[in-house]
Amino acid sequence: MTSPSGKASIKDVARAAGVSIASVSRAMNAGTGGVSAATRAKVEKAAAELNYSPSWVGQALRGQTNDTYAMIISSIQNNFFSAVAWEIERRLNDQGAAMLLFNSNEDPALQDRCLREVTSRQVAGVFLLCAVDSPGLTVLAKHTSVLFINRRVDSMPDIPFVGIDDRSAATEVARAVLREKPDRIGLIHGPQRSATSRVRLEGFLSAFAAGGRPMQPADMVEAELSMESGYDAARRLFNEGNFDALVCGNDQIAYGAYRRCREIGLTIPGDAAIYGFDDNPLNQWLAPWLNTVSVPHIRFAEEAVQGMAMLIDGKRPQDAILPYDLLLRR
Amino acid sequence: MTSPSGKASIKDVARAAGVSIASVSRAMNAGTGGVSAATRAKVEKAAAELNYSPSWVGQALRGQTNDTYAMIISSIQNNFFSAVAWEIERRLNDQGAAMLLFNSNEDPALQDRCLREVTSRQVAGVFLLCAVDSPGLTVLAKHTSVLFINRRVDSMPDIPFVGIDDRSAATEVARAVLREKPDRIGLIHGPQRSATSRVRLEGFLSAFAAGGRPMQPADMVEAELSMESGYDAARRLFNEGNFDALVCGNDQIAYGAYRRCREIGLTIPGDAAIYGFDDNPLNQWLAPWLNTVSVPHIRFAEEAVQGMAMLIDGKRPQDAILPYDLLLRR
DNA sequence: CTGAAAGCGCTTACAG
DNA sequence: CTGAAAGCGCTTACAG
Repeated sequence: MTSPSGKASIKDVARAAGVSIASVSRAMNAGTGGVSAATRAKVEKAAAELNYSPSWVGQALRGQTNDTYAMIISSIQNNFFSAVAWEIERRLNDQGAAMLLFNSNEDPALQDRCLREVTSRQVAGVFLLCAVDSPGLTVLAKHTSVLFINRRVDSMPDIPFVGIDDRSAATEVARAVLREKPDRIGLIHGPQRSATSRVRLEGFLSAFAAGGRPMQPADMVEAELSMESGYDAARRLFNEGNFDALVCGNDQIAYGAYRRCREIGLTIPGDAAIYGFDDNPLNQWLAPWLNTVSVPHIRFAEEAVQGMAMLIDGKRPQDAILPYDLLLRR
Repeated sequence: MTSPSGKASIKDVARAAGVSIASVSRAMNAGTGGVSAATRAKVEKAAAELNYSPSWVGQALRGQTNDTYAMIISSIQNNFFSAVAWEIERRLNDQGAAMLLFNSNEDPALQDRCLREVTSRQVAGVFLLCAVDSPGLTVLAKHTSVLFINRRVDSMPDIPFVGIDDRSAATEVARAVLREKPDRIGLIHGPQRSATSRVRLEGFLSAFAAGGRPMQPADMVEAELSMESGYDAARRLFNEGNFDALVCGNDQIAYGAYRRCREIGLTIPGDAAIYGFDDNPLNQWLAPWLNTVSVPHIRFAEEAVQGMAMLIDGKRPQDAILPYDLLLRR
């Protein structure tokens, strides 16, 4: 009955059960040393009455707990990212661990703030879903298990990576575009600060060139990985003329471009074909017209959780370059 | 140069700077007692060299830190929910606080696990975006600041709430439907375990009855708040006949119904009008055909953060029932 | 201004 | 099996 308002501590339980705090700890944990049945019963009764659960903070300080991971995601608004995050969280939960989720918003300063938060919380490992290069990241990687998902930071080749071969996927997209023999191809690529966007762009450009249709600078424009930015980019592009094939750096950009197409009266996919990247889980519901690259987000989660376990064990997992599928809708 | 691999502690900094740990603490914190310029300089130099940042765990155990909040969200896959979560996180970040995000997946057992996680981490307060009723919730509310967003738990009327008047909004939706004089109206409502879904259903039913078109049981079906479930529900509904107006419990359900409509060859909004609820941020990009209730998610975030601040201060904020907008697309 | 010390909640060698 | 004690990283009265 002690401290009816505040949260009960191990001391309260010990007092109520008439045993030492050491016995309470032993009874609560499978760990070192057993306790007699009588002690266990007393402790369990007291714990139940006081609604006691051990303080994670106390445990963490003691240095034993290592069951918390952090996920830094560039944008929670992107359903592809949030699907990966959720699949990872589910798996961690299943093994009794917890995940803290932070948004970096593609901003190095904000990412560093997240990382500081993460560091001070002594997490066991950090998943970075679309990292940006930032000073704090280099420091973090020195004393924490870190894993890149979907995007790596070029200056940190030692950090394990889970993703696809974006260059080859982009090449395949470009070839599929060429097979349709469009009159004019527009390209809205992602920000070149992102290694993934950069590699995708290389794939697009080289395949178009190889197919005898090198991209014209006037037909290309850069966008952030958002619907808003894709919309703006499409607006600029269509000011230059008409396009019947629009190749986009990811699905979010494609959604934005789609809206602009509608506004200027184009029917999709009748008047123009739009190509994205990721296969956002929304597509099957809301964007059946979108051609895209199906990135295996469930396998991303599996590989990431597995790779992290290896890292925690002190081993360096292989980079996982997973298979993708080209999804052409017609 | 101590412990080059592990994270530097306050002791390492004190040793490197040649001062006591108390002085390090004072130099790092604005709090009690200043330090001389000389001491501060030494500490800052040492801290920078060792890349020291105070351990949140140590601070939390000491009982001072209270800058962490938790958000329990029912599904990260719903863009409306994730938009609210992100707006709240941004605001907390701006005031130097952090937010931990957990998924309950509408599962009481999983929600309780999240809550246990939350409790043991000594968070300052918990935002519940679409809570379910669970034993742990009642306990948590006794010693932690808790706030409901978008959905309340009926058995806990004392917990502050941020939301809209769902009954009245549903009534307006139903009236708008009737104005179009559809041949046959189908209704796919949300799960009745959710107070919000229940109240919306009441609004729909009473307005239809008042308008002289009481709903027939065969024209109604219940769904979970997901696209998958909305799709299934629509399939069942269309097995019963044809509908040219489909009223859905939320936008996710509406997306699922939309897919089913496409599959059976219906043009939206030509052959049938679909009505949702929430105005998911995606709509403007991907679902311009959807009629819906625009729920002010930014204001949800503002009110929630403000209300939480009051709770922390020991005051009980008023429930915030915010204005909504009917969005009719034609 | 500064340092030694207490104490937050825990776990685990160490004695008994 | 059990308890007293040390110590994880911090902050803050308490002396000086």
